[in-house]
Amino acid sequence: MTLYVLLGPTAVGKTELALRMAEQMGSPILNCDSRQLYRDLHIGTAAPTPLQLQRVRHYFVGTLGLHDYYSAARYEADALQLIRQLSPTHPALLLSGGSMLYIDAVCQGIDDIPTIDDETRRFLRSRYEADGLAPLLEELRLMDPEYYQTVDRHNTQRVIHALEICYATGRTYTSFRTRNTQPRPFRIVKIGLQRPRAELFDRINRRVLQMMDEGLLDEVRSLLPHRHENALNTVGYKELFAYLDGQMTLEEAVARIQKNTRVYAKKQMTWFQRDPAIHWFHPDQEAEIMALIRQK
RNA sequence: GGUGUCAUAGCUCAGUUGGUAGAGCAAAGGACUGAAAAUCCUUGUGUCCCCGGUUCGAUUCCUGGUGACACCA
Repeated sequence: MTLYVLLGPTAVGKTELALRMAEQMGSPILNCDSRQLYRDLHIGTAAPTPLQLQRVRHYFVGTLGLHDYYSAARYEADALQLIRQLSPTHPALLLSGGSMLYIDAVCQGIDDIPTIDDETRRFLRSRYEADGLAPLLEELRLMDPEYYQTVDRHNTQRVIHALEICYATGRTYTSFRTRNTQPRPFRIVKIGLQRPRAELFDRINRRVLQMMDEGLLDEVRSLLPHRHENALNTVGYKELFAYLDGQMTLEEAVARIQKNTRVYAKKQMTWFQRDPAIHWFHPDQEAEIMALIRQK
């Protein structure tokens, strides 16, 4: 079995090409987009439309509620289980999406680090809110000096997470971080989509305007009661919450969504550039891509 | 046509009592292992509109020009 991974920055044109590849391969689409996983985020995540969902069977689209806990490690487990289940009847499967960490989790594996219980989580969260990061950093220095040396000490999320591990397990965070690549019982072929930056940014800017036309503001308004869920800490949603709070005009909010989407795309490209295994194509090179998946 | 104000980074502007300049936004580069569309780090030399003058030295002061805006005809 070969797992084809279609990846690339947001708005590059993955969704449409994935449909045609899947049809050609006789594969369902295993979505690999950390936000399209959520049932209630449609317009703002450019999730596949009902029509597109009819064309090809999709997995991992709209499977989560906004309150559900999820992570790259869970995605790895879910995706591997599904691949195991489908591979006897499918010589090729298609995974498509732009969530870098999720892709790597499936292709290379992610270290087996325990999930933190709510109590520990709340404990450290409240300490951070009360006293700031400095005392927590000092504790990390004592509890996991090795990680303390390498961690970005301005990055609150990382510092707190490492401490959570120390508290919850009585072991250092470092001891869980083997960073080994896991062997997979299938071949992996990564296909990256790329466009010249001006072209990509133009598509992003236009897609955001199109989302507004499609009713993104109403979608966001309907999600207001859940605004503090992590799932809604997402480009397209957080900016419109700020608008609804009166913190900026609608025009400013839209411009910010465009900008933050561009920044996100750049972040994705930076990440993907490091991976020498990716075969890069312009989305218009469909014939070449189809030839590649036929030949392998 | 006259008078006045303005002209500085891609944009909006600040500033230099004369010693060639800095904010916000935009933009660029990077990190990344259970929140990842998250979180975090780094990056500002530009004919200071143009020609002259004064001066050791002008983006800054002065004459003239050009352009924008406002008011008056």
